[in-house]
Amino acid sequence: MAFANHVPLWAHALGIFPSSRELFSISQFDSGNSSGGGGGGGGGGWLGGMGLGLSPGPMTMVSHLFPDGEDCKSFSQLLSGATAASPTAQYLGFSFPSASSAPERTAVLPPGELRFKQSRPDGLAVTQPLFAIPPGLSPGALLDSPGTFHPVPGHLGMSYQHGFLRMGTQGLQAQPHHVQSGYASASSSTAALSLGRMQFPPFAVSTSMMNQQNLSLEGPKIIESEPIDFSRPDQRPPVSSFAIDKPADDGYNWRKYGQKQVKGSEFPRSYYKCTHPTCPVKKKVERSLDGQITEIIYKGQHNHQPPKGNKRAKDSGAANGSSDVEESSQIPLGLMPQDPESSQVTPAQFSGTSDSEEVGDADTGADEGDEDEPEPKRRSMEVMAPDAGSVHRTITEPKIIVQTTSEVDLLDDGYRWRKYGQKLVKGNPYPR
DNA sequence: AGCCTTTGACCAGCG
DNA sequence: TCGCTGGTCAAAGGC
Repeated sequence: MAFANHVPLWAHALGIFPSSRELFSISQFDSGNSSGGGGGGGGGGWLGGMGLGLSPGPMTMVSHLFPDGEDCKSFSQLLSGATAASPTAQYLGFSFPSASSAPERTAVLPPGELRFKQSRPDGLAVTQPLFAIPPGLSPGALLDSPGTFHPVPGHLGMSYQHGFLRMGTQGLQAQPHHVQSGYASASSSTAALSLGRMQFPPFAVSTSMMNQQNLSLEGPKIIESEPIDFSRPDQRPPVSSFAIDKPADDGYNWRKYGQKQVKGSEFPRSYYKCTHPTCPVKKKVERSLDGQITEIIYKGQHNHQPPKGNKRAKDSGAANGSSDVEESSQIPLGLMPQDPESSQVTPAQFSGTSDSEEVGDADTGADEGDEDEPEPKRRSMEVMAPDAGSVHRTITEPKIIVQTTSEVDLLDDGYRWRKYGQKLVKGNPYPR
């Protein structure tokens, strides 16, 4: 794969928040202060993660991104050029709905967090994923296959790239060399390095640009709390983890199993589980009174692909109905980590990833594997909590957090899974 | 009929 | 040990 391919993809990412005219604008990007939620490394946001001292600075990363400097001249160029009108954007299928009539929302993010502003029509909840990154697809994979990546035109643009934000700050920064409970240690330590190698150029570019351009970026934040090891090709995270999703429709079916008013949050938090029998993925969604999503936290990784005939997807209104689901399905399976070895380290850390439906076997096995493991889940969540909590929510823009647990089990399918519940479902001979 | 949402209760981790 | 808090359970009702 050539970086040439990356460029369009990431450029498109940039294109998502090219200017105030577009849906997104970059309002704040504090890359210098990263303390709290994973700040550590010195760089805020995901860039901060790169700032562990192990990774190059934003610009460096950029240069890495576009070694040849051919496709990507400069941030400014990228920004200015990566617009909906740009060939790249067009190629990618991007379209930037007019936000002129939409109120602009601004969120206050904690230092180090990339904040996106998003303009959208009133009442329009960010439920429509701009695009979903299929499970098992790594950033690199994305880069390799730009053609499979089709943002949903006309939808609130949320870019999966946001997902790297927290990832950089927490998983990486906090513990570049930290060995987490049991496993994932390797991944965590390498994560920083990998990132430094710019597995996520888009962010690097976009964030730095944001600063430079003093743009205001609006949109959801995707936070990856889990250390990730991208250094290994076979361990590349399924990009799906970063899938941006609209709470209601991201191509997967969700069942709400709880709702609660969380302290520190102005809005009630809803808890959802993926309805797939063996899928461990959960997500927490906070909506403002007007129904707009203010925060989305994903946890876990889909062990299946989005249902194609997803009946619910329909409501997603995915104008392109296809968008998310298809997108994901389009991802070449070959991109998914299938190497057993890879499994040992990270795939699980990325949520939303997926793989083939055939993982079914693994599914059942999955349940068995993790039962005994203690559940640091809460703690892990708390890790992010500070960040999330720190966000003064004047927010209107959804914050999307992709959370993965490090304490996952190693299954036959090469992924690590954590069981968080079991239930006998009617019609299903096997406990879910 | 099956699945989902609602919602109060319960459980577990932490200070 | 107790209270707080977040997460999950599970009954009831709705679609």
